[in-house]
Amino acid sequence: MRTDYCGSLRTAQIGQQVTLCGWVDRRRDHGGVIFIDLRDREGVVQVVFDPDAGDCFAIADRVRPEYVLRLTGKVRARTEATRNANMPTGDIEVYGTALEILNQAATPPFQMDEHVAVGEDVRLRYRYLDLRRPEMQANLIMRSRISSSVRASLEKQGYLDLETPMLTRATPEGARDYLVPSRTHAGNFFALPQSPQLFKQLLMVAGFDRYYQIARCFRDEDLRADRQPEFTQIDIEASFVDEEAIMGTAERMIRDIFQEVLSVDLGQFPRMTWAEAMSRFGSDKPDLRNPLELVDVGDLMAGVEFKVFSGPASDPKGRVAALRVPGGNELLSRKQIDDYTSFVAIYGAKGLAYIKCNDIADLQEGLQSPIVKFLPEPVRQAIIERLGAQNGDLIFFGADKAKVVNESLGALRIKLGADLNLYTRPWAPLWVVDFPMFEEGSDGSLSALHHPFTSPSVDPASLKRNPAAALSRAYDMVLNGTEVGGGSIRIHDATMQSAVFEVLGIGPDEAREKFGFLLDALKYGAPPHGGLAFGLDRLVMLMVGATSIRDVIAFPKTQTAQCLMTDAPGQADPKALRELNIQLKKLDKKD
RNA sequence: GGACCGGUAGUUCAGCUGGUUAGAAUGCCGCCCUGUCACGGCGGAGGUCGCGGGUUCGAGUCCCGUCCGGUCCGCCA
Repeated sequence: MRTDYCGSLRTAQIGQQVTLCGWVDRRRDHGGVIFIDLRDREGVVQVVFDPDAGDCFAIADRVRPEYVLRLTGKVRARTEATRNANMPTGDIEVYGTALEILNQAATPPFQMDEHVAVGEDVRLRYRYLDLRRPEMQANLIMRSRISSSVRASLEKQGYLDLETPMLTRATPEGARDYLVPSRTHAGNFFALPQSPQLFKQLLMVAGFDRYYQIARCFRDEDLRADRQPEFTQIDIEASFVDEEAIMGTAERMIRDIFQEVLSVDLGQFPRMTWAEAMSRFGSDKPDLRNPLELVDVGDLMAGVEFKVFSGPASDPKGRVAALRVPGGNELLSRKQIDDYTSFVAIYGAKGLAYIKCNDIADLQEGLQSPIVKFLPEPVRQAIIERLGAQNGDLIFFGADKAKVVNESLGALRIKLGADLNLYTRPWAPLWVVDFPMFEEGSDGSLSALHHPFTSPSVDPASLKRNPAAALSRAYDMVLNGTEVGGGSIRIHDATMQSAVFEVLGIGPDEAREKFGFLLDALKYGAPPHGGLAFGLDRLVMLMVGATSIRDVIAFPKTQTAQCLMTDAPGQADPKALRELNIQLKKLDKKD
């Protein structure tokens, strides 16, 4: 006996005998006939039982929503008499000849059809029911196809799937670790991996020159729509390669996946330096679907009386930039501009200056703005020319520390793109390259922008001489404004590694304590190597058009990192705690 | 750690400046119709208005606290 999927009936032959298993989507009675809509992961099919069907008609009469059934029947076409002319759906139906109730079901806590939106907390509490919905089925089926496509693409290129430990050592760098107490070593803890980074480098030393893994990673940081405490990385590393090789492999893989899964040709990915991305888009992960760009006007503002502009314009760490919204005069009301002003305040902007270009030929009266009176006419003219402003355009300005201007105008650009639906194309991939090696903290200290094993693109001596100017051999893949992947060529040389640690203020003792095993391994003939990692969840999210990675993860956590279904995390058994040599003590906030 | 939005039948929501018995849709139960397909008709059951405190003659509504869900900032090498 063969069992078909509902969806496969789209290509079924009329008269074919089929056996189907699934859930009851809906049951109706009419004209002495019982209709059962049976649902499985492939779709829904309507099965008809009439009294001539004998015993199974009596069984069908007991069928209720969400019962689990196995039924056998014959595929038949619908005729004029058996279909409602107003209902275009369903060219075929199955005439049921046998029916078995495999299990009964309680009334579900929410409706699983597509007509009623259900709150996410209810969905998460009954996730196993939520996942039965066609949309969630489609998302997870897509996820599986993407994983499969990843494996096929990488294995075709000679990559080996190797596993790395989940119970490993805490690395004090980076995100907060999830810790696991050790029973056999009282007071000591394993950490769950934040990524297989160090292990994959060790695999390179070990001679597995092409490695990949679809690896679960853990970071105990606050959640977002695109951040879960456990997430999945497509982790890749290779030896004897340079940036071009790794980026080529990764780009080929992503293009393969899009072609196979979505039949989309992404084309060759453009490249942009980090400096250009920050300058034009205020972001190291620009969404190139959005045509708006930031334009520097600091040189024009340096001499003006308006201190809000002239201050940052003459500050080496400041920036004055403009964002032109074509047709913005009509598109944006005064209230919306006020809303955008509070929006940029989230990112630390103290205000949001703007100019409405009513008549650009009239520099006296044609520019409507609270700030234009502070700007001499030649400056007004220069702004209009540099931005290419037309009548009807609206120009926003940001002036502050470069970091604040980039973050606030960058975020405003994204918001305007979404609010005004400015997107010019469905997919916009790119590589961002030439990242700075270090970033400066508020206290002036340097930290690694990527991680301390990333290779700088200068020699150790020049690195130490001017670390702030050094670029790294890192690269990020950005898709529609989301960083989907990132990586670098690593340091394989002990001198360079010491130089980087020195710049970071990590002394030899501290380095040994934290990464001794890696430093040891690098001594024993580490090949030049590099790689990258993709966020699988984010990639799937983009490909299915979801707005949260929770919609592409079967059993995700809530924003407080809880599981509403299992009620995890829960209390530990006192006996288990004793075996772990752990005693709980409630701490005051001041402790 | 912080800002904002939300929490009212099983579910999705309405409930105005505080006022008498908290509504609708859907789901559920019963009866009817009987080739339906978001079927239709009639009837019924279903509520600690998240929780605690306060103001008031009176609180779903106002105030304070707290918990939960979400979006974001910080955080996420």
